[in-house]
Amino acid sequence: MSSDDRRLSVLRAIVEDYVRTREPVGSKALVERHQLGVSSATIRNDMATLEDEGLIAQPHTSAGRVPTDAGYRLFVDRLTEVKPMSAPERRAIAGFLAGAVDLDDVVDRTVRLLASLTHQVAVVQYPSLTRSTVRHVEVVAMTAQRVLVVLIAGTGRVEQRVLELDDPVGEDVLAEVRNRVNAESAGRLLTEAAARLQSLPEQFPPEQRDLVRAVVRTLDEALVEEREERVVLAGAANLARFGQDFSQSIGPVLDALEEHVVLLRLLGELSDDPASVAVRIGRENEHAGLRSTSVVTSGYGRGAEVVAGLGVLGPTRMDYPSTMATVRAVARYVSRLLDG
Amino acid sequence: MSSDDRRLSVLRAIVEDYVRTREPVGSKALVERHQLGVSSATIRNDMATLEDEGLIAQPHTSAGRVPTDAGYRLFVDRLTEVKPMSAPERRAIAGFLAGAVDLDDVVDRTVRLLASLTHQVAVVQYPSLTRSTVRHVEVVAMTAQRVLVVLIAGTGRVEQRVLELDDPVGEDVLAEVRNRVNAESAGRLLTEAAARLQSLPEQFPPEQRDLVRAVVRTLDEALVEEREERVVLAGAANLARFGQDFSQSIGPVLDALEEHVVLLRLLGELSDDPASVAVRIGRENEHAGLRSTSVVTSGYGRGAEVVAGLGVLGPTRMDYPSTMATVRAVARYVSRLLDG
DNA sequence: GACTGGCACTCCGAAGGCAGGAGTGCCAGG
DNA sequence: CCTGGCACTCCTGCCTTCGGAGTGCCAGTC
Repeated sequence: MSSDDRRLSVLRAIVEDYVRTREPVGSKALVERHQLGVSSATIRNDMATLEDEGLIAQPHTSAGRVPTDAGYRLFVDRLTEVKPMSAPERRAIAGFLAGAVDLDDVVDRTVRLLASLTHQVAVVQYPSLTRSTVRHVEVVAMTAQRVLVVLIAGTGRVEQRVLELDDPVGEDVLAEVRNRVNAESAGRLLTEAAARLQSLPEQFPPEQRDLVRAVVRTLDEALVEEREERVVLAGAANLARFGQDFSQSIGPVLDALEEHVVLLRLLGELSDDPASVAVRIGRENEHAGLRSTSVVTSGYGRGAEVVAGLGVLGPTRMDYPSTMATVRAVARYVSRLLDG
Repeated sequence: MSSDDRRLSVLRAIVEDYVRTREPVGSKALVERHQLGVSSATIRNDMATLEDEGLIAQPHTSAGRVPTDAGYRLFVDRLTEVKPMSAPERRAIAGFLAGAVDLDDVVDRTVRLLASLTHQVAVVQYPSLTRSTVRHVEVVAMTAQRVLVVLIAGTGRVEQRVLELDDPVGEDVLAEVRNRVNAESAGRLLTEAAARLQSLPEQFPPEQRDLVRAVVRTLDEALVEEREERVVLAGAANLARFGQDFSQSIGPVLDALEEHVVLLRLLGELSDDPASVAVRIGRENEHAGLRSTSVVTSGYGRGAEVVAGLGVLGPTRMDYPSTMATVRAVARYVSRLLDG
């Protein structure tokens, strides 16, 4: 083992011990708990180097060392492989999710599951409309001047709008509109469908164009403009448990959690590979309120296509390997569920 | 002023000072800040009596006094009248709510408004389905064996379910079902509609009864069984600000907030008078996690009919008069909005 | 009988001092 | 390059002290 390698082992040991004990870890305790094969004096030298490299820091002179954000980053990138979950764990996840009856229930169960498995704050995004397909569009008259437009997405999510018309409209016209809209959009990506629908009004006789335009505009709204990406979260109380870990109060964190836009951005910046797990550590988060938290996220979806994200949020001092394993496993099972 | 009256004034002064300063208040400080017209020794005697009556308590010997739950209760019941809001305040509320574009937006804006006006945790319940009416039911085929059932409530809220059938069904049959279902339910209270629908299947030829039963069962689910009363909340970060006020950690409170069932029960126990504001103080709350919080709620609805509740939750040490005024004012404006 | 001034007493909380321990950096030697 | 040893720093916990705020009670006054 070269001395470089040993230094990395020391970093790993510091991270592991600090995560477990929440206390700055010193050279002596380190050699006692890990088989490093060298004396504490040597470790001290290594620690000095690690500190020069900005990977660890001491809260004050003559205290033990604590990993910095950069230290955690290196740990996550190079010192840990995602450990597979045990068979009983997998079965528990699969079993719990399998009981879900509809999309809302899937999301709800997923977020609770994540929170209870990781003991942290869990965030799950509803399958995004923009990246999924149109399964069906329904256009029905409720009264002569009031039309219900329903969009059913490939993910099972349903959006509906009520449309008030200036003039009454007949059922036959409506049926024609319904058929043409479906012909143009069913099975296509939402964005694609929206584009194709733009030219639809021209294909109708002038006196019907107002109606068609209104329907298209409503669908557009539902699809594109107000894409209304919903997120749900659970386990906020876990923040209180880990309260001391945050450099300041948990107030800013709670604030950030309430800003769903912030959460969506966190979940939005995902790679297209559903199997990969992304980690953002401390200052790496743009949002000021989250600069003492880490966020572990993964995409999920149908097959290889990512339609939404999920993840957990906790103190930078978190058990990254097992958190990452859990997030990955849950994302995988949810994807499987959506495929079925 | 009788000595009884003075004792109540003393209680009022203690509550007011304690709410403002967050510190136990002593006899000397009391005579300095309020015009009680007697000496501190007299106040001490009054305080001893109030303590015997269980209205105030001292954290330890030789400390000032703090109101008990019973003390707050008496204060709320007898020592405070709801102060009217100033004209600019009213205008701010009305203006902010008036910008809402749909029901979701109304609820969203309301909860944020409540949180920011009171600096506490705000809770708003979606207009409850059970107490409102059916505006329209839509039954449409998506494919031959997949039917979409949509329920539109009088409040504008929409619930939908997708129904998988064993056998294909024709559009004509579906139209008949749709008409009959609407004839039985449109304009009626949800519970009433649910009751009337029970006998519907028998009115159809035997080969169609399975379909009708399935539709009715689905509607039933949407209406009664899974009445899915939604609540939203905002301002959880305010808990952190007032962290020291809670006897223990804020963890249990956050836990309770996540249990929407608990929140719904809080909002559910309202009088039928939309103008009244209910206050539950400390131990008066059933839920263990909320025993050091107070909850101020009011119903809102269309006209005199209460369809849902809203309110705020904070430490027992809260400014009851202004919180109650705010809750009442917001409830009133939301009701007005729903009426329009 | 109600109120008041005075007084002794209690108790918390801040401030200071002290000892112990954990940890570090550095140095000289293997 | 590693190691043992040593001096030094600084936090932490503990104890003590001290002041202040507040109380309860009592005797005196209106």
